[in-house]
Amino acid sequence: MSPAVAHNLDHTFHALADPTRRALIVQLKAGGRRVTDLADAHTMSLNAVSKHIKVLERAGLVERHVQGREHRIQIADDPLGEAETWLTDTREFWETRLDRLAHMIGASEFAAPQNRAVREEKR
Amino acid sequence: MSPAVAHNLDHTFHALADPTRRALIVQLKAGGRRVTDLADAHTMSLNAVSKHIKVLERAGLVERHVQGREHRIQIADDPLGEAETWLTDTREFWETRLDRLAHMIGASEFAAPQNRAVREEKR
DNA sequence: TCTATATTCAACCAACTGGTTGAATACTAA
DNA sequence: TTAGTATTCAACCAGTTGGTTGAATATAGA
Repeated sequence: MSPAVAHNLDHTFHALADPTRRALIVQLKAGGRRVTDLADAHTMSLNAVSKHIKVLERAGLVERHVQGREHRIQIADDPLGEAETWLTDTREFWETRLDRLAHMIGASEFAAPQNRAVREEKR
Repeated sequence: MSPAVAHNLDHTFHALADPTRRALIVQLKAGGRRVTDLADAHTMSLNAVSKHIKVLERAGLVERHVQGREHRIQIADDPLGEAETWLTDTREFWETRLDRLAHMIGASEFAAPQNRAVREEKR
C-alpha cells in the first residue's frame, strides 16, 4: 500500500473515532448543511465544530462548497477515491466485521447521547 | 445507541486509525502469535507493541490467552459482539463506503511502509 | 536453586487532540 | 458606508497518545 493510502486510512479511521464527527455525518446524510446549521445541533462552540469538519474534510469524507460567505458541507461524492484499486487478500475476513460496523454506524441513535439530549432541549 | 456502544465505536475506530495496529491485525490473520513474535516485525520496543495490543484488546478486536509466561494474541472470535443488534437506517449508505474500506484493509501492502522495510532487513 | 525468558507496570516525554476565547476576514444587505 | 452574519485563524489549555527506559513479576528450564 502506498504511504499516501496508509495515510488516508489513518485519517479515515481517526475521523470516524469521534462521536461528534459521526453525528455530523449523520446530520449530513439528510443533505448539505452550512457550518452554522451543523453547529446548532451541538453544545460546543461553532469553532469546535468547524475544526471537526476540517478533520472530516482531511479524511475525504465530506466536501465543502463555498458560496459567498456560506460554506456548504456535504458528504463526499467518492469518499475513498483511488483507494478502491488495492488488493483484497484479507477482504472476506474483514467484510464480516465491517458489515457489522455498518449496522452500528447506521443506527438511529448513532449520535453521542449528550448531543441528542441537547437537540431535544432546543426544540 | 447506548453510551456503551458509542464508546465501543470510539475504541474500534481509534484502534484501526494507527498503521502499527493495522499491521498487527494483518500479522494475526495468519494465526495467534505471542507478544514477542508480533514485536519482532516492528522497529519499536516490545513495550510499545504491548501497548498497541492493549488498545486492540480494549476495542475487542483481539483476544489474549495466557499460557504460562506466554500471552497468545489472536483475532477476536466476535469482535463487535452485542453491537450487531442496532438499527440500520443508514446502512446502505455506509455499506458502499465500508465495502471500499474492506478492500483497502485487505490490501497485502496494508502494513505501514517503514515496518515492511524493517521486516525485509531482518530476514 | 539459579538464570534466562515473557510480559507488564510505572514514570517520563514530545506531539497531538479536542475544547475554549478573541480577533481577523469576507460577504450580505440596509 | 455601515452593521450584521458566516467562517476561519491564532493562541492557549488540559488531557491523551505513542513512544522511550528501567524495574517488577511470573514462568520455564538447567
